[in-house]
Amino acid sequence: MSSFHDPFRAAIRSAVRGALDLPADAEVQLGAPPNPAMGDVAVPMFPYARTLRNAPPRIAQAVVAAFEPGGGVSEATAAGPYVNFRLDRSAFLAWVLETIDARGDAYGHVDAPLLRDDGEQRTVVIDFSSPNISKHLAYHHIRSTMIGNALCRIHRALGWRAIGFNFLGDWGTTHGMLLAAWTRADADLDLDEDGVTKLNEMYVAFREAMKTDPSLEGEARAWFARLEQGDAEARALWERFRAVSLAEFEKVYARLGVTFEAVCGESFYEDRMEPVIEHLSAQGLTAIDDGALVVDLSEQGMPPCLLKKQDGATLYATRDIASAVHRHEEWQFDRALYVVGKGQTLHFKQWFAVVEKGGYAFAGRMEHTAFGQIRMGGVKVSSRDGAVRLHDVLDRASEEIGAVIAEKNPTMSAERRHEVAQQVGYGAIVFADLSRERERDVEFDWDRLLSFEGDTGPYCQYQHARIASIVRKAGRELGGADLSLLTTDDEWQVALLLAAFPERVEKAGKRAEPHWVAGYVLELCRAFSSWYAQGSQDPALKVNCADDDTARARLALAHAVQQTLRNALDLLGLAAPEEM
RNA sequence: GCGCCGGUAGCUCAGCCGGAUAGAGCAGUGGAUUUCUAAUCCGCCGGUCGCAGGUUCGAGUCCUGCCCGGCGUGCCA
Repeated sequence: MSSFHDPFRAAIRSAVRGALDLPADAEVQLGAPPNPAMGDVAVPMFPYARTLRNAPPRIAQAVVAAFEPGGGVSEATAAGPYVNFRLDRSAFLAWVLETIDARGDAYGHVDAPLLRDDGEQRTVVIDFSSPNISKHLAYHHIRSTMIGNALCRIHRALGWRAIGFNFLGDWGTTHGMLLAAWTRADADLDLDEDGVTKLNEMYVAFREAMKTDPSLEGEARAWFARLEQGDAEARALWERFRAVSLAEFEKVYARLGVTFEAVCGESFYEDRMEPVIEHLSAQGLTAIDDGALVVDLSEQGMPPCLLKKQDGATLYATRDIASAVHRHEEWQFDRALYVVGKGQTLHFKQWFAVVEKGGYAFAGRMEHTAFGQIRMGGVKVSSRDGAVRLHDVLDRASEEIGAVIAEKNPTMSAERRHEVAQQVGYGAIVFADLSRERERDVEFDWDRLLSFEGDTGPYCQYQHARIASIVRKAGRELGGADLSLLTTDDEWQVALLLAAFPERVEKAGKRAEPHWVAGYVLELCRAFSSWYAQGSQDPALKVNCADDDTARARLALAHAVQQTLRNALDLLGLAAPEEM
């Protein structure tokens, strides 16, 4: 069920069905002709050749012969096996611009919440970002963080209730190491200032020391055991580390406009795993193998899923299942996305399979929204070795863009410049990440991150600022324009693209691919920019041209582009500055 | 070994579950500006879509085999 009704495309579909005597629900493929001069919407006739026992070019002729203009469709021409339809431009323009104007910030969004059969709003729980405490958010965290953030926004636009879930790594022996390191070091470190850096340095030094002093490992394990047993000292320290880390994360999230509905650590599940194990064991799904508690998955062609180690300690699969149970109890999700690196694909397949075998109500609703890794010099980046801090990347991007603004727009106040530099600098970083297909690995490259020309976030934001400037300078009231004055092909291409937005959002949501929206933004910006540039050749082609009526019509179109651009950028988590 | 992901222009990538002549950006090159913000636009150059078969009216897209790269492959997450 499409969330967005396009009466023009509907008219084309019914024209084809009528001409060929097809059932009312017969599928009619719509596409774009290779060349805009051929028409606006193309329909291939191949699919009907078999049932109609006729050659596609002849079928095309038949459709054209039966076609009568109407419903906003003005013309049908046969081009070999295709029928190309042309739309009534002013009718279409009126419809697109009115729709965008009426929907405003909600253009591209569905107009009503998406409901389940029981009347409740459809809910998606999106697990993203999910860093480990006592370490900085590093550049590579941007992937999960911004893909997840965009998916939350896209789902909301599509009528879902979206729960952003930040699943913190706050448990396990590494945290025992930190406790041990802390108690060995001078314990008067001030964690209020750059505490995460200090914690991380302690951790790294401790690991280094462990190499020469094996007794330290036992010490760390002992500390973790104390933590597990609820020892007051261990607990208090751990909570302090956690709070310091969270405060630090929050600063980065605030810069990027990222929010969560739930922040929950692995520690939260300590007493929620045993019920899961009992549930699975009661159904005879578990077995002891080599001293470990496992669920056999040989039928699924996978290695067994480990629930408990030989020493009885639980594993992350156990935690993930317990957390899924919790998430379902809490929000009754219809879909659950896990925006986690593709290196964990097998892990997700395994515990999804266990959930299925265990007969949980939410089986089959989880998806591993996998993404490729960030590499430096061809090598995978991990937070253990000298990863680049996300803070630093954001700082550098906004500094560099600030210099560009100072150069290109010298009249902007320093204060305003600072603000815009943040928006555009972050835009560069985030867009560089979201414009790629999720599963691709990406090479960390300063030059590419800091380029502001071509297919970049700043390019898109610039187009938006440009339109804002045009609208400001026009000094005209919007509305009531005579849209039949929009006659150029450039204007028409822009209008066609504007109408395509809701469909792109829908696809991006379905496939959990934000880069579909990013690609759309680029397309729209290029189309607008081509149109706009005509004004450099001929003043009569400017938006704010001498003829008042034409200017009003163009202004209406430009304004619709601005609105659509802003909405699309918002879905990606990018700001749309009015000037830059 | 097995599994998953990737291989498209010199480089970085799109290609909307099989549709017409495979598209962008960067780099190179030639143009456009007393700017409705040139962070732009237009032209040119550049592709045996890893290789070989197969399915189909039609394959970058689906199937099989192979090659290259990455990741994963029971007690880390």
